[in-house]
Amino acid sequence: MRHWLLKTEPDVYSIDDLRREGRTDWDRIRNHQVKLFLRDAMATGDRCLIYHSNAEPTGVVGTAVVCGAAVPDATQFRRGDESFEPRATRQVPVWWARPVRFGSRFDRCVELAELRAEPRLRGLATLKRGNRLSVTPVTAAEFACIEAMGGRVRGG
DNA sequence: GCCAACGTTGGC
DNA sequence: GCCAACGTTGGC
Repeated sequence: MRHWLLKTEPDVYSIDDLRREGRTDWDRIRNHQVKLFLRDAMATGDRCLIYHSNAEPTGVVGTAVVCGAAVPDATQFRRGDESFEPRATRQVPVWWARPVRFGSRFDRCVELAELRAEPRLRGLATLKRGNRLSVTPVTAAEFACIEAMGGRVRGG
């Protein structure tokens, strides 16, 4: 099983939105490296940290679980939508999405400054200078560390 | 709102 | 294929 960190802007889609809806397609990804993570590298059952970016505060606020196979990102076919992709066809989609379900909401936000201050998270991809990927792999140890910092040793 | 970092676009 | 211009991300 792999582990991931998914960034989202809470003004657009928050951990509370995911908790309310139960599941969602993680879509509107318009970066090819992230597309490959979503489409090819993720597997059902993989656990994900949910990170709120462009927020107050920024940090990890909970978890989700990959709950199905990759699907064509439906937003690429919506003419007029900001995520519309004119190069895409139903036969040959350009962008892909992944269904995820709500996992847990942390008791508190594990803030960016805490992540940076934790020696065990020195290798965390999302902390590296210049990183802009909205989906990054994390190790099982990093996942467990952050989950414990959030006050949830186990999901749920 | 600022700006560093990086990806994408498009002229050549 | 190069690279300048432009757009986006995301912390601050």
